[in-house]
Amino acid sequence: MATPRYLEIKQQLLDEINGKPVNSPIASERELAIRFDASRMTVRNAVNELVEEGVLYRDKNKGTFVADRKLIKKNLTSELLQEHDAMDFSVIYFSVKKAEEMAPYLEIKETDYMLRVVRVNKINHRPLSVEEVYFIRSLVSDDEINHLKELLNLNSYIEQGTVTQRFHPMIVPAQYANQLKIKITTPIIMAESTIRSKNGKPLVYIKTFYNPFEKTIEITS
Amino acid sequence: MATPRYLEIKQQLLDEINGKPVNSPIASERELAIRFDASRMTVRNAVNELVEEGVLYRDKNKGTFVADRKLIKKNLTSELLQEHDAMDFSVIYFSVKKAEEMAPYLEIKETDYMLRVVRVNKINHRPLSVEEVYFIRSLVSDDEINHLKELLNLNSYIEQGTVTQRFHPMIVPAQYANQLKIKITTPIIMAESTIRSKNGKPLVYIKTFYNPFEKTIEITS
DNA sequence: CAGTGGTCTAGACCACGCT
DNA sequence: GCGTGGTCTAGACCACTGG
Repeated sequence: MATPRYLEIKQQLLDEINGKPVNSPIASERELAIRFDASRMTVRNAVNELVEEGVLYRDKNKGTFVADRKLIKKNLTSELLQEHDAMDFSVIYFSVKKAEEMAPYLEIKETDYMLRVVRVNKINHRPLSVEEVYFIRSLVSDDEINHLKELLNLNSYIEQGTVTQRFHPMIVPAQYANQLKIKITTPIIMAESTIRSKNGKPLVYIKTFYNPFEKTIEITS
Repeated sequence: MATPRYLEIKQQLLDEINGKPVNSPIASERELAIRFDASRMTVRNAVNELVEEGVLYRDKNKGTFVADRKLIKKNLTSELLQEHDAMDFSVIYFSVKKAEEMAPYLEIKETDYMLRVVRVNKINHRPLSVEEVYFIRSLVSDDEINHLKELLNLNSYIEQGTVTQRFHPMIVPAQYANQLKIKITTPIIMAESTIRSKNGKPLVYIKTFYNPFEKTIEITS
């Protein structure tokens, strides 16, 4: 069982959906089961995931239909990821220091060490956001510190954890106005994000200062 | 089949989870199947929903565990709902008029009519937010207009639709600073929300101006 | 009436973790 | 080797829709 059958079916459906107009029906679960030579429950598992993701929707006693692209679910987690291939970042600051006032966010002692990285995220050389990323020093190997670029690709943390985000309005901090290339009186949104492992322990804490002219925060659920 | 078996099991599990410490294991799917005299797939369906909601998490080859309450998923949709029993609102403006500049948001013609309601949401008499709610006139019956309180409880729309929200930083509009009881220079977050039916048609469009001192926008996913 | 999704059963084999 | 969740089968009945 290299890749499960239902994931193959899901991918196949996804490919076919791309050529279909919005609100058009897909084949019934029984038909799909015959076509893919699988049991109905296996097909259903594939369809369930697509419904869950907002790619399809079901109408009871009627059928399953292609959803509008506008309705595909977006959780904000993706903001943290490099969703655009064109996105890039440069690290402008980096240090290992005692947690002190950040200790409560990482749920460690004030005297424990953390890794603090400040970066500017860019797309086509335009600044999207300034991000302060805080890691727990003891969870990061020396080797990882020497490969910051990969460490700051937070996917591995996000995939196996849960992300909580809080949004705060503010005037752009003076030291970041320049980085974001906006006026010092500009109102912005700052997002506080905590990535936690499944057992609830914080792994990473992030403050993101968004450039409102380059990035709109959007979620669909 | 009054209520499906798996929903009964889900509720029973939910009740039991309330008495359990975070990260403690629940019984295995096979044990639960015996206990509830149901097939494993039925039990699994119940557990799946709880995992999906973030109440439980699974560790492959190990078991299923009680998740941290912090990790229970929150989509922002709930901001629009009256999640707190103590929450209340007063309508401060209400009219039926041509859509004009709002037409694109509701995807109707500029000369079509809409229902515009402005309300202040409060909790313990403190102003949480000012909300402009726009309905498509032709989708609202005369009877519903006479029962604004119920119409503005948007649950029925949200349950059967999809919600997209965009967040914008700004200085509080002068006319709302007073309603929110904040200074006229305060940076706030304004959320634009569109509720769409499954076929993608807009049903309701909402602009929410949040009082940053009373309400923090938070999501967990 | 035929067809749909929603629910349910009673089995099965797999990969993997732990002891 | 045993127990776990992950996947899968080949059926079944239900409530509901639409022709």
